[in-house]
Amino acid sequence: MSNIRTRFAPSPTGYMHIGNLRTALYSYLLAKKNKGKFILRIEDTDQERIVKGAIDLIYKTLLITGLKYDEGPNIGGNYGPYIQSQRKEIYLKYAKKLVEKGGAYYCFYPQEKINYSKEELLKYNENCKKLSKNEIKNKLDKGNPYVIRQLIPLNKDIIFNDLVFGKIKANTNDLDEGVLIKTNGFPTYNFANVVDDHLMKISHVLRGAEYLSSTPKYILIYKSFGWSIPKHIHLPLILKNANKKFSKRDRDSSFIDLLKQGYLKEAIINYIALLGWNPKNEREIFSLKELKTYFNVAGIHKTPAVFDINKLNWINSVYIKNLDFDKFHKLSLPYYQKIIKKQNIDTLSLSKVLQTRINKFSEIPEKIDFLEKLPNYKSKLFENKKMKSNKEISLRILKITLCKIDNITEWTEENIRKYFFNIINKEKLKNGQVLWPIRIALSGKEFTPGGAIEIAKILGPKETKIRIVKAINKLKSNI
RNA sequence: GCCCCUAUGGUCUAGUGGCUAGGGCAUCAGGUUCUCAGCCUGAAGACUCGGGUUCAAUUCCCGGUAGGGGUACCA
Repeated sequence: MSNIRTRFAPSPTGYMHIGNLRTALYSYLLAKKNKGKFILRIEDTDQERIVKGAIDLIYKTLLITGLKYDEGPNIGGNYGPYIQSQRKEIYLKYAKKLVEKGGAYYCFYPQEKINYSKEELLKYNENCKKLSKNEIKNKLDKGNPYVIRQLIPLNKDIIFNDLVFGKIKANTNDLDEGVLIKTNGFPTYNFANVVDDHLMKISHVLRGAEYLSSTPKYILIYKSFGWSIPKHIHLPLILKNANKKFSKRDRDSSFIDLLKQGYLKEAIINYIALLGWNPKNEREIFSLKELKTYFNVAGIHKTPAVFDINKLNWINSVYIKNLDFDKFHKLSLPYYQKIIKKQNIDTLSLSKVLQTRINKFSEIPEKIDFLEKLPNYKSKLFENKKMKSNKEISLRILKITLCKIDNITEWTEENIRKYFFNIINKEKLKNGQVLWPIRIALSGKEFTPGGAIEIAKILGPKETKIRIVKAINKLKSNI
């Protein structure tokens, strides 16, 4: 297929949540897979709902994720996105054309908002339709406020084929004659999306399934204009809770927030790609580049998906493990700041220990808090049946360890290992009987990332000695 | 209320008119390791219900139920 053109058309009304992002991703992938064009269109026709900063969030998200749009109006030599509020006149022009073609009608209201009941409104609208051309012209000339409403024929079946949901049938009797142009001259989504998709030669419309039931109305508009109808691809919704009880709030996991929580953008993209699409094989890890070749519409399904943080964690951990060590270290560094201020630790060794142990970067501080400050642990921690460790052995081992620790001339992992294993061999003890008490002495915690050797290396000789001394005192006084 | 859509383990999903219904995450157990993580092995866990059609339905049809969406001068 050639000449594929897709668009991502968000409203700048708040956060860019993962449902939005996924629509952008799929639209991008479909275009790029076919060497087509991907377009960004900001749908800001409801000026009241615009949220400050929301547009920037959209740009930022697309920039970070690498979903680059291909064309748009010329802005100082560069192209920008299409922005509907800047195209206001275009929609009005086409709406008037639609009136001429019999697909819409003027309706004049005494004021902007009216409190009619639904029945009264319908009656009122029927009267609008009866207005003669002259009456309409007079009112328009007088500057009476008006809207343009869609004219919907009676009892006709509208059928279209959605590429995901299949054949969708609707009867026009169930369709409302919605407002196309508001009193303030702005179009509604219901009109602007049709005009723009046509003008921008969009071949495939990808959008959330919440538009499925209003699509027949759009089909009617295309037909009234005599325009060709793009292919429709409606995407299942993403829910965000386990027990399926759905609430609006559960829908807004924002991309930027996930980044802040320490998820990698590649992992987020990979995860949401899988949330509603599958490659028909058992592969789960895809880069954006790989998605471009493997993505296809046939793999999109229709059932809503629950956002599963566990799976994201897992995918993120896979990406973290696959990171070049240097990259991982660089990304981890900010999370060490608090500790670096108080302890002179070996951060490279720390990163080495952490890379296989975190799902996301924000887990780092709690995992390494013991480095900053030795917790106030109980000597009971030295007792461990499985390790065959008890307070007595621990005290003896720690004394021995402290005794000749200054013989380690160069504080390398290898030298520390040699030193500790020397003790193990000399004392004819199990590894754990020596290494367990040392690790406890150095960390004060039952579980730590890395073992005694790694932690000693990270802490450095001075702090290692201090902590062993503390442990010895603790054991002596049995607290 | 009316209209539309959907229904495979907790979750993401594959799949089929006849198979022990496959995989990932999560959970649990065992192994490895100085703890944890990792890695390896294993376990538990699903076709929404009722009626058809059929020799045979998780799969096809109808209905119920449940969930979701729409029903705005929001998108």
